[in-house]
Amino acid sequence: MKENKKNLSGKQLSKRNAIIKAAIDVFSHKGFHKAKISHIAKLAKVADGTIYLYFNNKENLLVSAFDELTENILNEMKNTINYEKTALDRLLKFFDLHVEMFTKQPAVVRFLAIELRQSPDFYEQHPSYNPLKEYITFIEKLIIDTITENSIRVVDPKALTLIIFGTMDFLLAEWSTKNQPFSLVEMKEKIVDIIHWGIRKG
Amino acid sequence: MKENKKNLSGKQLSKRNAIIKAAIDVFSHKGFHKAKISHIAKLAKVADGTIYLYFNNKENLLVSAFDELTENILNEMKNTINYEKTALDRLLKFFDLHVEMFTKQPAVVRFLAIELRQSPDFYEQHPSYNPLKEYITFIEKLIIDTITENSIRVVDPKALTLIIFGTMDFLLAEWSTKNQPFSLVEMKEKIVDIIHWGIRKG
Amino acid sequence: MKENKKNLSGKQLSKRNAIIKAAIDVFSHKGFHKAKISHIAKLAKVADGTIYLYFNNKENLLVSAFDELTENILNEMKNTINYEKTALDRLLKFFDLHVEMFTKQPAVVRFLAIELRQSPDFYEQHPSYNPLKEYITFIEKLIIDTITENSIRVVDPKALTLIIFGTMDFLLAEWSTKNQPFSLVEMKEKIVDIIHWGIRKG
Amino acid sequence: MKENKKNLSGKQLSKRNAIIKAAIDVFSHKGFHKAKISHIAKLAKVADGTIYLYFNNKENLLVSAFDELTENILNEMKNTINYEKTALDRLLKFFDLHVEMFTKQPAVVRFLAIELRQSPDFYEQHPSYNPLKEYITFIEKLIIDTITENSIRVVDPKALTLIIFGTMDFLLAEWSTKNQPFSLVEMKEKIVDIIHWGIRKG
DNA sequence: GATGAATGAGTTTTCATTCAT
DNA sequence: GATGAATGAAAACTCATTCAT
Repeated sequence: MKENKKNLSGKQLSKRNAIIKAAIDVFSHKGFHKAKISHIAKLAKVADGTIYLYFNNKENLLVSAFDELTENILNEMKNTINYEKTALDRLLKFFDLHVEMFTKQPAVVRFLAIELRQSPDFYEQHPSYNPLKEYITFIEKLIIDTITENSIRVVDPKALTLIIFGTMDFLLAEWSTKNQPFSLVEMKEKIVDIIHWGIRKG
Repeated sequence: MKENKKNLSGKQLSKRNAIIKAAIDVFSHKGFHKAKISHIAKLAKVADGTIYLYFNNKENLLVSAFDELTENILNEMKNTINYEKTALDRLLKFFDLHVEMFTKQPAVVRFLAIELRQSPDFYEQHPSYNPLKEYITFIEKLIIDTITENSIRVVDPKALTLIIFGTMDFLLAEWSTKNQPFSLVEMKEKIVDIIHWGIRKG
Repeated sequence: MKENKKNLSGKQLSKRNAIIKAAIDVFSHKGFHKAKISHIAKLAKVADGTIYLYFNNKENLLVSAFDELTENILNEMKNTINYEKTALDRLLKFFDLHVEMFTKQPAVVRFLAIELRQSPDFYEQHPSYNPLKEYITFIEKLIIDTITENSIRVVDPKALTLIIFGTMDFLLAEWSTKNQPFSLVEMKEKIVDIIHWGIRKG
Repeated sequence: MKENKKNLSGKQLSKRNAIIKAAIDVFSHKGFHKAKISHIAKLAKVADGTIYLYFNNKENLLVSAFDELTENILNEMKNTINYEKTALDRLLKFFDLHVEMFTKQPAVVRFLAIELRQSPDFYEQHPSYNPLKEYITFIEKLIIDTITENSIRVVDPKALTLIIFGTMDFLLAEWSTKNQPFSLVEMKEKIVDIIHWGIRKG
């Protein structure tokens, strides 16, 4: 049951989802170490022990929450940007969506911004754990498409990915930890302007 | 005595520095919560209790270490870039130095990457905690100078700061947590090329 | 229903027996406290809750299993030794059978060895719990018969019982916990020789 | 500190001894699993955490207590029986002392009788753990001496050891768990009579 | 001032038992 | 009657912090 969520009944699945949702909420406010299982259980309206029917331990709950969250977000984004015709539009739309989605769900942005940075020891012990890999891979693919369709000049896709993701990530972290000190949408547009200018065709 | 390091004798000062150095080392490897005071004490070759003669508590040690670290780094950088003649050169040099310095001191880059992101609760409990504030302010000032000297087009300094710092931060994080998967210097130059292009005069 | 197994249908009885059998197996490997109800249930191929339809709680399951086990063993032994003509032969045969039976069922000897020794608190809470009482009483009766028929000299039956049972118990415990470090049958015969010599007619 | 008690100061040593004493007391009354560390700590008048300065964990505390107890008892016995002239007298004296010592310290006999029987899994995981090994080896040596000095007939020393230790062990277990249902000293003499008779020279 | 032994609050996790289906 | 998901009480253990030496 813990290894696979496919075998769960509808009722169990909704219970599992309630736990994941509560976990994201608590982890994002408290951080992993200060988050208490009993707090998550209370929010999810289950007993403490119930969490252990669905997840092996606290760390596994964090990882599962992270994985499902990024998977869901990415799927939703992919669906939305497909309405754009050119690869460049899709890339720009992706930037918009990233900011928009996280504006609507502040807990989520906190969760991703804070918990992304685990201790180096954590990464050494879990070499395969790469929560944002798909997300970043997807950005890179968008960039390659944009170059291929000749909308922007030829740049190193990895370098551009680092700029785009790093900037978005830091933008949202600053905005949320400093209590929204600037207009997120305006700032985003100024950033896009600079980056876009940096990659436009000569 | 704990609030102020000015009254300390030479011997005490070197003890305090040993503790800070050990703290950065341990925090950067373990993260704040998994770091043990006893481990820091052992590395600094002092007794556990001695740490509490210099710092109020573990959190205070983290904040102090962070502050002194960024202050030192910043001072060193300021000295070095002053040899550059134009503001633009100083900005570009700053980027170079940031990457170079952290390549030489991997623990430091880890430390910044980890400790930069505390939980919202942490920020609420430490309203004055504003890590990197001076660092970021300095970047912003460099940018304003560069615009003023007319070396680049007029962009929002805050926006460009977010791009520069966010990208540098993520670049170093990816490079260190993924075990140096690319040449740091080459990647840096590709990134600088894109950003520079994005802000060059039309 | 829990107190009495007489009202059970055939199907229920076989389910109850499966639980008892599984309980002996698990208790004998894990000891009482480390044995899990869920493990016993799995072995018996019933649901965890089903066990509570037949037994009040874990402790009651232990006591019931113990009682039935010794009862069954004792009945079987009584039947077998009745073929012996003299009381002395029956006593000697009993010793043989004890060793033989437990060689064939190692789980059972472990079970007896472990469960025989509960903590004083356990005995205080279960004043009626007197494991092996019938078994030991039976040995004592055999001894009395043997004295009565004048096959051995007059000794205190209780004392001889302690020797016989204590020796058998420790012999089997040493043999099983130390991984059969000696030939059980040969050792048994050497022991019988000594004890027999100690009680033979002067 | 945990590996070696030789480096401890006098004060620490007395604290360690207080913990061991309290542990024997609590383990012997409650058994290992129902014994609470907090209870042992309270009895020893130390904080819960202090126990972990001297022992790695609960199991290690049990093993340490067991080892030191048997070592102390054995040493005391060796000293005392050395006043006896013949090996046979030493063997008989040993039997006396065993019963006498445990009569004076009921908690100790409960501890040895109950905790000796760990679960088979415990022995599998700790193959080297053989708490009574020295004790039993010593009995065997006494027996060999007795045979050598020609005081008793030639019997298998291992077989006689099993009889002597098994009987003593069970005698004391019955006596203590059944609330002293007979005179221990009288029963002991009846037992010695039988065993002695069984091994006397023909 | 420096030490490090001692403290004890705090939290994850297990598992016997229950009860809705 | 049978099931097994859910419950929640209970306890070992850790580690920041204190304070007697």
